[in-house]
Amino acid sequence: MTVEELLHKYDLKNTGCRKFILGEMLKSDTAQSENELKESYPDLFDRVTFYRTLKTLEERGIIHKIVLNDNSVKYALSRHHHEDNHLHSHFHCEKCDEVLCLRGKTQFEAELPQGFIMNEVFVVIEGVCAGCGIHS
Amino acid sequence: MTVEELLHKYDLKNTGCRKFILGEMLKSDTAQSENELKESYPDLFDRVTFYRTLKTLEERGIIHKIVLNDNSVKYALSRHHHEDNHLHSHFHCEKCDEVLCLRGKTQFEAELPQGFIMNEVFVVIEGVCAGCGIHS
DNA sequence: ATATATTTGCAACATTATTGCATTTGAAAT
DNA sequence: ATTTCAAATGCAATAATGTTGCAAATATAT
Repeated sequence: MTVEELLHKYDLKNTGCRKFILGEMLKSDTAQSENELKESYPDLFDRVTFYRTLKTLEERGIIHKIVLNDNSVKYALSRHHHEDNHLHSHFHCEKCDEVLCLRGKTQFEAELPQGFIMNEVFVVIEGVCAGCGIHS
Repeated sequence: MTVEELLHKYDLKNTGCRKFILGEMLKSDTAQSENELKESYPDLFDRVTFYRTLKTLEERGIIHKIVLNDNSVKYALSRHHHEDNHLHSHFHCEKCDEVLCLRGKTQFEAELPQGFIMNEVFVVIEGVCAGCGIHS
């Protein structure tokens, strides 16, 4: 699916910043931070526009935000509209800083206190990825 | 154990900011943000001192940091020096914003790609706590 | 009581994120 | 093609959060 089709499907206008962000995300199979997304064209769009666009895309569920334990934030396409399991798992490599989505590959169970309701679960696994493990 | 004993045990000087932060944490059974900790005495210590103190206490393992999905940060005492299982689970109430430590009450399994090494797992469950569920 | 490494406060700065408002633009209707 | 208008963008200002360097104050070992 092209970026234009994707935006049309979600009833969003086909604007420059949206096309750029989604284009960059489609090119990568890992999650990217604001600065990583901007790398090739740092000043193509105003920072405010970038924030607002990320927020819009997130609200529509086209992308999702991953907050890591060091407070840094990355974004990735949500490629899973069918299986809506409320469990969001990501792997964060401590060496190269890459973040990988792990959906479908993790299982989680919790015994909550009486009366507590669980809506969503966010999991971040910190570790070392295969590439960094070899080269160390 | 008193705050003074705790600090001595960890080979840290018995200073004002440390005593204050640990004192506030001992009073509460939920995790607290910088602003929540400071609530009763907002200007008792400089902000920089507060940050540095939190960092020191965290490095020594006396407290731990919880980063929520909205980028906010809370801190809580690490009351679990014996069971060192690398799984850090917390519940975050969407209504009252309280954060509860859930250690020992959660189970997690992940099937990582070949060659990946898992070091630590951070879990944040978003939901509604018992108190907020009743009063809604 | 003294010595000294550590802690603290202050000033400055960096990064990340938000708000209001005027201008521009996508795309629907004519 | 042109018009229209809500939506998107850029700019300026501001807020919140976190860091660094350095001088002054202080905890504690001697």
